[in-house]
Amino acid sequence: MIIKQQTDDEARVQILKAIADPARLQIIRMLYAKQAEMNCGEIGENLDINKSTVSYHFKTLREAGLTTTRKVGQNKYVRLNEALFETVLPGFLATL
Amino acid sequence: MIIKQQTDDEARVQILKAIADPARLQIIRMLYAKQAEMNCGEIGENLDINKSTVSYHFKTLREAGLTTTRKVGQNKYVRLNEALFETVLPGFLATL
DNA sequence: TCGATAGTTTGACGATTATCAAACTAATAT
DNA sequence: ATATTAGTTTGATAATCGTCAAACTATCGA
Repeated sequence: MIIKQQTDDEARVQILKAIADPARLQIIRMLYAKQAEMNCGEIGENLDINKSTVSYHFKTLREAGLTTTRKVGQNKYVRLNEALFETVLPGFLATL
Repeated sequence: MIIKQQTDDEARVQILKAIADPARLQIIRMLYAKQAEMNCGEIGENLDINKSTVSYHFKTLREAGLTTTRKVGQNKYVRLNEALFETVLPGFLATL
């Protein structure tokens, strides 16, 4: 029981850490506002940061389970995992 | 407008960072489960960490606005600011 | 007044984080 | 084939974070 809670918290903390960053919050906001998948470059342009930094943020979000990725040719499309948001942070997306 | 959003995000990130830590998540859970204020020592005991570390976590939560504090003699009682939780992370407390 | 108690602050330390440039991989287009 | 494009990985670096012990502050009780 305690073990399970610990485990849950590990995942929860990973998710919260992934969200607790200005750049990633922007990315999430963008994806949510558009209600569609966007490719990496498209998002990177709007943030005006190095593409390797964008890639790093994407990895952080993906590893926390907050996004999923679909590869088409040399592009990669990122989509929000709204279900996970609703489970861990119900209503949060709507406040952005 | 953009400025305001930036400002809001600063506060939001501070709040999310404050929550994104296992020890502080435990503290929050404890306070929420008890539905009452607890003093620092009482919380510290259950976490089994150094009292200066507990103090540090309290400061982090307080500075994010997530708790309020009331001093009575040499004790200090901590209470959750549930209203702020509801605003920034609606429903989150109930998932703990 | 003096010792005990509750909590804070400071200084140190190792660990993690955000960022960038450069090198790399994989797919595309000419 | 070769050059271009999209994204990742790999150092490197500076900044932030979590933890502890020790010194400190403030209050209480004897």
